[in-house]
Amino acid sequence: MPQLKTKAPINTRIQARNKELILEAALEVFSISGFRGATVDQIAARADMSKPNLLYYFRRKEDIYVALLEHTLSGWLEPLRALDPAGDPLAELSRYITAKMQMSEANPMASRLFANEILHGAPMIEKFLKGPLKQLVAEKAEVIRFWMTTGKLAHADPYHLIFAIWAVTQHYADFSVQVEAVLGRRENGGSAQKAVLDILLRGLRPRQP
Amino acid sequence: MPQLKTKAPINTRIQARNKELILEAALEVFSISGFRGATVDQIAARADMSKPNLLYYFRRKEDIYVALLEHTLSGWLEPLRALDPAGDPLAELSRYITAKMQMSEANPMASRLFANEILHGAPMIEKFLKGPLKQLVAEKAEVIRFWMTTGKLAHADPYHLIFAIWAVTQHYADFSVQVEAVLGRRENGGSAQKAVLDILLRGLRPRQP
DNA sequence: TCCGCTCTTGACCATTTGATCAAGAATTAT
DNA sequence: ATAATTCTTGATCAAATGGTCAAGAGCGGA
Repeated sequence: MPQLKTKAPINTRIQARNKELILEAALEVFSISGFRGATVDQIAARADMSKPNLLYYFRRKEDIYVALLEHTLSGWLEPLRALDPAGDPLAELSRYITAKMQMSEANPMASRLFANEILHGAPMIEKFLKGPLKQLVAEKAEVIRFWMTTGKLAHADPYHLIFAIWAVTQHYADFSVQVEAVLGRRENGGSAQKAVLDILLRGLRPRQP
Repeated sequence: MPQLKTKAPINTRIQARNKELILEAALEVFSISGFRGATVDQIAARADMSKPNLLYYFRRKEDIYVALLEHTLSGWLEPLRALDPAGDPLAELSRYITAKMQMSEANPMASRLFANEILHGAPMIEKFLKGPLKQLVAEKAEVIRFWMTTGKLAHADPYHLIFAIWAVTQHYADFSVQVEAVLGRRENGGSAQKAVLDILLRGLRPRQP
């Protein structure tokens, strides 16, 4: 009688390493070409691996894509999650915006991956958008609204404020080609960060402090 | 001796009509699926036309895409072009932002088409970005800077202000799936417009009027 | 060491898809 | 009317691509 092993495959060292290599390669390829535009061969090539070998770890192209999204999603919301109701409102928002700008600069590929997914109707992360994301935003919008009603922040729609922060910060990653074309390829990163903080926050200082 | 006709094909009524039908169908398909994701068959089907017939008007898939981009690009910049140095700064910016918000709502497909193209490195419109777009933005940034130096507008980096306006307004078209998921599918359009105007412009009121 | 399990890959397959072609239908000009 | 031109499409092709398979190489525990 054959021994019954745990059928869920334990992650070998090799598995861990190769899955990581694949996800790394996949991020590069998917963020450049999108899901449809990317090919399994491209990802395999970037991961220094034969196509069948890659498909040994992820049986379908879609599996790589989904794993990659999940692998990246959690970290993406961390800055918003860190918004502290007990902190100073302007300082908290400033920290949030700065963190998002730094993420855009440090990891533009992840930003483009999400942008692509959402632009195409978010077929893979619909659940995430309508669940955890919606809930987190509701929670943080309430925090912002609280700051406003207690006079520590000027009034504005909290939801649309969050959208504006997302839009502006991610713009520098998602549309970097356009930004660089218009600016003429200069831009040290820091100046954008300063300008964005200024534009988004100046109007939020409370009237009678 | 065969008669030498003008080899450049004169646009027949049928040609004009069919090219228009194709571009209309192509906008729907490309804006949903991107260049790589879209198929000629899909476009042909939407245009009620056989694939070879479609390829009689545009010989390659890429030709449809480029024609569509050119067909849509010109109108896209009109609101920015209309920014009037002689007008009231806040009113002008308000009109610009409102116009962009309305374009996002009225024609989200065009917005997504561009977003996709730029996200993927803008291979087809690089020239446009580095030429006409860069020039127009430089011109209008100068107008905004003038308003600021003459005290009619608070100081901020004009380029990044324009980027912020683009980012926020187009966000509602490009990421509508996310916006709707987070808001829970309500949203009448007008409230977003008001909120965006408020968030972007409040900080720009001059200090000592 | 040896046996079983994991890992790797060249060859291959089926489908999708951009593009072509030849032949016929419709339209236009004379 | 009729000849020339434009328009339309079924059939077909070649390349790209997601995915499979069988067979062998490598590794780890007894």
